[in-house]
Amino acid sequence: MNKGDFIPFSFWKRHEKSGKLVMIMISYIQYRYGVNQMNLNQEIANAVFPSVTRNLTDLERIYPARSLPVNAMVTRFAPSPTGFLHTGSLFASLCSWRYAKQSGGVFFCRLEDTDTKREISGSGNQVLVELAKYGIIPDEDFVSGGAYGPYVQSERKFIYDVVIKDMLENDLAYPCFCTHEDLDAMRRKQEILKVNPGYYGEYAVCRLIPKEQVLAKIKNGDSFVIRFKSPGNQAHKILITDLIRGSFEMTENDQDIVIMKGDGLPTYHFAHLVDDHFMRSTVVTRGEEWMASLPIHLQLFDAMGWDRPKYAHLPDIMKLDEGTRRKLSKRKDPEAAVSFFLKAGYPFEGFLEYLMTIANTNFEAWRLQNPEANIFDFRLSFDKMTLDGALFDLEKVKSISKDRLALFSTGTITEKALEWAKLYQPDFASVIESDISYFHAIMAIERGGEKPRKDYAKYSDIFPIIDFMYDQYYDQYMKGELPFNPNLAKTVIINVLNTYNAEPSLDLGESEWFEKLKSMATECGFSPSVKEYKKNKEAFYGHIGDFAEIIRISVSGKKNTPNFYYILKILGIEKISKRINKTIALLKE
RNA sequence: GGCUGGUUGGAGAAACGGUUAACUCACAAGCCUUUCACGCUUGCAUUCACGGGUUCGAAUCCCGUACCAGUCACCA
Repeated sequence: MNKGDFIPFSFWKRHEKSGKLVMIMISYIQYRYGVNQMNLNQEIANAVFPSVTRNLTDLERIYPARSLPVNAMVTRFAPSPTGFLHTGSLFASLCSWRYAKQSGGVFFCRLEDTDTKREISGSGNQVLVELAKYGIIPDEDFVSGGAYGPYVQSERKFIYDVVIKDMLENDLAYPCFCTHEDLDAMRRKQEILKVNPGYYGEYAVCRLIPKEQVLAKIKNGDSFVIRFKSPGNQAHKILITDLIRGSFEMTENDQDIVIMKGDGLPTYHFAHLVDDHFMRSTVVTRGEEWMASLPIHLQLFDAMGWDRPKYAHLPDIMKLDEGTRRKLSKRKDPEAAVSFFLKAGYPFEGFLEYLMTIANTNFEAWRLQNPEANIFDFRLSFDKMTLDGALFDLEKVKSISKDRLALFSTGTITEKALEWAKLYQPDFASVIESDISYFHAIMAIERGGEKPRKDYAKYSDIFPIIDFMYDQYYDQYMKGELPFNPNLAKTVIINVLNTYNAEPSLDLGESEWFEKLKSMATECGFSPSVKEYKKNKEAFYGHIGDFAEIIRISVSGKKNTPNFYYILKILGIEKISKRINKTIALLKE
């Protein structure tokens, strides 16, 4: 007999009915020898995790509940490092981030890198960089850290181990020694018998191995995984509540799912349980492909006696492919990668705006009412979210982007276009930087006011439209065939050019200038009015439009330009004259 | 195959049992216009996947069918 025999021994145990942790006080003797099975569970747990000393209570202390306002949501984005940011992931993180922020809560980002086979190194950071470009900056993440870290799953093993050890001790989990071959054989057998496939009930063979044998196998070094001992029954239905989809019934989970893989890392299901509990997520936003495993997740939370988080299963972004809809695929669809939009220069504001129209069906109506309001003044709601995956519509992205770009001030678009060009089109960037006020003047053309120009849907659209404003690019156009109307004699064209060159009249206001242009047209045998010309085509070489076209081609090398008057004003008389003379020389060759 | 979710025009969608099914994008025609872009006007679902039922009345409620999507791993 020793002293310890009489000292009360206390420990935490889950209450069988309520699932809550309760403190049990028993004598050491009782604890050590009284309950034989418990003793064996303890020994198995110790054999599996000989170096784990912390317990659940320690973890609860290390990761305490967050002190936040009552309705504040804690949401998260949990990408796997298997490539660059997916358009669907941007959508998901936009939603999660907004839900957290608009409720005064926390949005964090955790890297789910437990599948070491599929990992692409470096892609995790890339995701954060691209999110940041859209203004989505997590409060806590795997680069900046936070109080609930580590934010990389492979670094959280010490946490998972504590929980699994606890589960082994409490007979909530057990080691499974089945090999892949065993499992394949079992599946084939189940297929023949036409029963549900999987590891459950009578098929959960390792569940029935006597504990003494289990212990022996572990000590022997046999390889194993840890499975959750599901208390579920296929015959039971459970009620599921999803913030977006509402309530519906599902079959209770009866599968003894793997929670720890052979490599010692957790599976998704288990990592979700542990991470979202100890990181204190309140709302789990994730793709709808997870809906089917919800019974597993709820069961896991219940088994641990932990509060269930709320769930919001977001719709996927779809694509029409040969008549059927399917998820945007990174391999097949360039628009599935966010980098595609970055490279093409779609304004962030426009793209986010498009994503918002998918996120909440009433967003477009709100935008119509509040055309210039900040996009984040709009409050996202769960019940205005579409249930079916929306087909991705690039045309709509363009249209929305045009609207947003048209509303930018000249200073803003100048700055953003330069920022984009520096990254993706250095030639363009150096052109802008060669004379920033010149570029600024070009961007100012018909900007602001009631009906701003909508020439550009993306930054990459700008340069092809205005490149002729720069001599080196203008010269390129002059090397090719000029698109003059072939029905006009060269002498007529030269006459038009000489006439205008003699009197560019740019000191006049726009309408006076245009009147002047009309009188020059008349002088050269062109009708000043299109209607007039249509009545009597034989009397003229063409109309005022044809007249202006000749000068436009000469000065720009192309048939279309933004407002011609402003183009001419920005170019200046000297440059215009030079260009016209050059055209005449070319025509005379 | 089992289970779960979904189905309104080319796309996103509104509609909460009550006359001719909003709105945005796309498309088409016309107007405006020195070009382009913008803008304006008009057109674009005789019908809400299909079949049946309830009702004075159905896209809306009920039943059945079809189709689409997700899921059923030591992947997330």
